[in-house]
Amino acid sequence: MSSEKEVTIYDLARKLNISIATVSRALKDDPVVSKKTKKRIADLAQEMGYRSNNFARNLRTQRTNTIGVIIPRINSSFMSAAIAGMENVATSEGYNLIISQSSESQEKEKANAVTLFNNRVDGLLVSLAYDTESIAHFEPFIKKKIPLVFFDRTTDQLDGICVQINNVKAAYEATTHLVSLGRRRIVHITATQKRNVYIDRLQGYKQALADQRIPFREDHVIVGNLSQEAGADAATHIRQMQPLPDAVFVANDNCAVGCMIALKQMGIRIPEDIAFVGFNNDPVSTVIEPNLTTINYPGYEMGQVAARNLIAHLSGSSGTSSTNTIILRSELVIRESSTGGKPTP
Amino acid sequence: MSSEKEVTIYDLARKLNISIATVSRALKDDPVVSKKTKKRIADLAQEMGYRSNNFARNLRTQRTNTIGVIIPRINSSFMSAAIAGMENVATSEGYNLIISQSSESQEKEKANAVTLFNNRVDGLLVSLAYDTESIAHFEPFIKKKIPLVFFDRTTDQLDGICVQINNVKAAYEATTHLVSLGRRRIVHITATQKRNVYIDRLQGYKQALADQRIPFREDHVIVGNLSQEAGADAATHIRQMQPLPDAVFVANDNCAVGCMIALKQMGIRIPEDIAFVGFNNDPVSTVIEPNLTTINYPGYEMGQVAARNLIAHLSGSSGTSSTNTIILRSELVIRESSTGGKPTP
DNA sequence: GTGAAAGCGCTAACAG
DNA sequence: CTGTTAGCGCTTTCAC
Repeated sequence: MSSEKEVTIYDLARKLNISIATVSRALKDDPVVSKKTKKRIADLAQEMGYRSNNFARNLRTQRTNTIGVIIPRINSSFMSAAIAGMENVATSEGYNLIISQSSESQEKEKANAVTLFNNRVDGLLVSLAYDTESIAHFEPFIKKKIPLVFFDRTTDQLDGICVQINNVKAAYEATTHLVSLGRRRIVHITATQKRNVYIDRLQGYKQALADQRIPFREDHVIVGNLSQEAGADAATHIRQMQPLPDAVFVANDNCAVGCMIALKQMGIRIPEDIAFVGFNNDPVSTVIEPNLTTINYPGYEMGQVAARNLIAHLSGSSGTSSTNTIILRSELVIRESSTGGKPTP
Repeated sequence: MSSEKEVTIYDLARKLNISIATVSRALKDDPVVSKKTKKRIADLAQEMGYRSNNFARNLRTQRTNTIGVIIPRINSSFMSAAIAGMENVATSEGYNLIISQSSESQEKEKANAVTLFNNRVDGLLVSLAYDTESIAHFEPFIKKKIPLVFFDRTTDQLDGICVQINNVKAAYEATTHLVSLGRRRIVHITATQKRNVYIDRLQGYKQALADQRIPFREDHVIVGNLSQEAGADAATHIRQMQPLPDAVFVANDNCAVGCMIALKQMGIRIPEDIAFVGFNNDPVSTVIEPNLTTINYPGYEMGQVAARNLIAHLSGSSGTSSTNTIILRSELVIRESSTGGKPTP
């Protein structure tokens, strides 16, 4: 069995009676090596099953060709798409991805950051956890000039690229849509105001109300963790409001679904009594009845853009350093949860 | 800014006037080094911001402390849970995970295998793609004695550990459940018979029918890719069957949901006209109306078990080499899609 | 065009 | 308990 020992450039060099330097150069397609020699080396490498040793190379070059990814959870269709997008560009550029989940916890996010730092990733792609407040755990990367790209759940507390949508505008459209259907008592369910996305969505909601001359009411904002259970809890809360709200704008689809299910069980009709708009265009939005009106935005593309920008910084000559933000488009997808019926006065 | 140069064990040794060997040992908590020296070294390392260089270590030890993961898709709650389980044990054992998606394609799976092989992962955790037939792309790992653990979608064509549930039994229970409710014309929707899980589920279905003296009908088996769309297609197919089937057992929840939605649109009542049982206990099963009866099995635990076994092989003294299979329990979760009404004769 | 040689930072004999 | 030393496989000057 010849497959026991790894073959190295020394083996190739010996067999061909040339120096390892030439082999090394040939393998990197260095133009200084003659075409003929290159061919001979490539052929032999192929034949002997040579594979380059990344550690040795990394040790020399001080780079890993690895990109770290920290995301809250992997089991959303949005994140899955985003990761597929990252993988797509990373692979084609010769980078590997190390993916880790923060499970929406700042502590886990911190631990992941340390691990990735120690693994010397060349760059980092991050979508922040719900409860992350301090972003001090990213300081070491900044100090070492390891580029950081935030996507979706971003921050402006740090020097780094951000890839996101215009959440203010999206929320503004969602809310305006509800108003245009005659709704006036619109509840907003969101998460704690630590993440840009929730801050912005609330702002868009407020602004839409203001523009429609509907007074903003603090008690129409319900804050939770946006889980399906949180949606159910919110339903109980909504049920007790006097008068009953006639619409709900939720900052994510899952929570919207939890809330809709609970309300339906209480005998409240959707959208006749209460219209719904969610956020994310998760597949579940077309399973719930009535189908959920929501905001769609491109996960795959966001992943691609984030990765592409990171890699550009990696290979690029230092490049643009100051914070710049890339905005992708989003759109309102109208379904029956908002338009399926006329409101009861 | 002192953060430019990496500090190495040489720096520590020099400052402390001891040898690098001692530093190296102390850093690994080798019992042979005195407590006092260890403390001094640890303190200085901390102070100087020392971090170990994995490449150098890997280059020496020929190990990466990295485990490769190849899965069909990351965006199912089952996979997300499984990965969380793997991360849990991997992290606590000092291993990193490199996760890659095959997107249910053999080609992508192959490419991923090559990449991970070249990255010299210490071991591999795999759940096979739908259409993978040849598993030749795992040969290099076998040859190099890199341990392989298959989970959920496993294979017996290769020497490796398998972690899975008893799919025959689970399908048997699902089918028997439908029969016990008075159903006789039970359709089974599944994927191509390349993966153990689908082969086994079909077998369990057949066996249950046989035990209940219900003749098996080839035309009651619908093969597709188990996507939501495939479910909708199957619905059209089912609609045309004479007489109309009175139950459907689907090999996954997503497809079941697609089928249910389509049938409902055709005016078929669930479960009165057709009862449904799915597989996986995906969150969507409690969103669809009526809620879907399904098979639940522990993703998180499966991930843990798979990772734990892989790591045992890694650290263990060669260990058990022959194929062994670990079976986790699963259970039928009964909901309204099967029991919600009496069948119309 | 090609070769010689010096490390990259760490581990693991082996020798005290 | 601690130190010396020889590499792990590769890249990269600097020569020729």
